[in-house]
Amino acid sequence: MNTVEKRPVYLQVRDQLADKIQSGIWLANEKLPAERQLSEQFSITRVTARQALVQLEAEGLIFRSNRRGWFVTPQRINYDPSRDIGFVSYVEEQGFSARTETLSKILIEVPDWVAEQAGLPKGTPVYEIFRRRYINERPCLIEKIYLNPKNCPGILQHSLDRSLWHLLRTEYKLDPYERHIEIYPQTLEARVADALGVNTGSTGLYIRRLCRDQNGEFLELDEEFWLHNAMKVVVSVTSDG
Amino acid sequence: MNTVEKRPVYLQVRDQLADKIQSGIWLANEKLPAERQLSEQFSITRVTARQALVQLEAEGLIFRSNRRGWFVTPQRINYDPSRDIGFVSYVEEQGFSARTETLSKILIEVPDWVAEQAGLPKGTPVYEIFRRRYINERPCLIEKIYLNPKNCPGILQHSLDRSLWHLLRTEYKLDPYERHIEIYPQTLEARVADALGVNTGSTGLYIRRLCRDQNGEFLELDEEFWLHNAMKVVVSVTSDG
DNA sequence: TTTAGAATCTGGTGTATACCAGATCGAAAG
DNA sequence: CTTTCGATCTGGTATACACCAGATTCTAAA
Repeated sequence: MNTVEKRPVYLQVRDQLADKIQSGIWLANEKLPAERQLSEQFSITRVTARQALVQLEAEGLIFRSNRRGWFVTPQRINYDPSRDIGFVSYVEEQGFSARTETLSKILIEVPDWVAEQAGLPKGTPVYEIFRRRYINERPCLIEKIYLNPKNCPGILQHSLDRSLWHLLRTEYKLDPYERHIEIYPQTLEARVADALGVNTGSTGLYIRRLCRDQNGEFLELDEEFWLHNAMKVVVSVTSDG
Repeated sequence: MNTVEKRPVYLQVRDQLADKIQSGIWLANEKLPAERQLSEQFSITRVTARQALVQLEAEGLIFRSNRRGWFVTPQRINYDPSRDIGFVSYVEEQGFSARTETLSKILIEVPDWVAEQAGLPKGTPVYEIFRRRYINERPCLIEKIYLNPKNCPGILQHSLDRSLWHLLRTEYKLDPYERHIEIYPQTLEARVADALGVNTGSTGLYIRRLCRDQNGEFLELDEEFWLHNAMKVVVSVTSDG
């Protein structure tokens, strides 16, 4: 590589790779050349090539699939956590395909931290649901859902691979009134990372949503662990006095 | 280091360092031992020590200050982008000190992408304001603000080191009705990273807020570039029909 | 006492090399 | 045609070393 430039070599490599992506020479989901090939092409070490790749990963331009290689990240989808109507249709409106897979659904005693958030007595039974959601067949988020059985008894009997809130509205006449949302970047813990097929410790976006009805009663607590490059949070807030 | 464990060495080191932080042995803003010291203590290479440090950085537990060392990240503050009343007082309520610094304020022709977002004709004049905000004297975010001069003529004459919206409300009788908010993780570009004293390409959280009045007229467009570990977005949304 | 400059400490970048383990793919066996 | 298993490709982890440049600190000169 050119060593006359002051810009570090790994960033020069980054630039050239980024260019191939942004100019459309490499398309979404396309596989990049192997690290060893890149290091040869650019006359650098594999270590340096990796530095460039990790940089591009942090920027969200590429992602890795465990020991399979590096791939071009597809476009971010928009996501509005304040709306709970049809994730699938919402995504499809944006020209992508979407799919939900239920990983587990059980009745448990409420975890302490959930009890505290929801204002439930310790040890209350709650439904716990794990789901994985795909966009264009790429697993993009893991969802943990806690529901108050008092409001939706027997909901675990239903298929939960479709819109949960559609079910809650039509079958149980539930309607969220207030939503408390928290969002922050955080690395993905081992189990979540595994379930998404990425490396433990890779960065993600954490979203928590707490829904209550008009009486302030707890309806749902939802935790989402997103790939950091898969989406963009979009919220509209009107007035508020 | 122990090589009997299957867990990679750099993660074992990570665990031990994380433990010192979480158990409170190392306090917020405290400096960690130098990389060369750590590598000696743990009998590993400096490269491996760095792997552990970078991991902890990604998790938000530590941060680096350019060539000065690694430090323990202080607690995240809560931040509600849907409210525009007193960032400083909002932060102080949480027990931290806060400060705003105006980096520049000028009148320019509206950038094309801003015009598109705001629904302004190309070439319209707008105010552009750059600010840097500190929490406990640590620079945590850079803010770019675009204002419609039609609504707040001469605002650049005022000091902008205090609440902008307090000024807009009291002096110009402006009141935001609708806010369109976008949030996503992204690496910090060079200028922003420099202004925050971190490395170019380190991860950040991007927040864009577009405010309109009741007539749907453009009031303000605000872009914020946050350190990814400095805060937690907290929004409450009530009803929405 | 103050200040300019050198020595030193710290992270930033880069080379060269090695071995491991999961993923993949093709060839041989059923 | 399907299955099995080994060869091979790919990234993951780790060592050892070297030099650079900004930040800090110490020292000696003004």
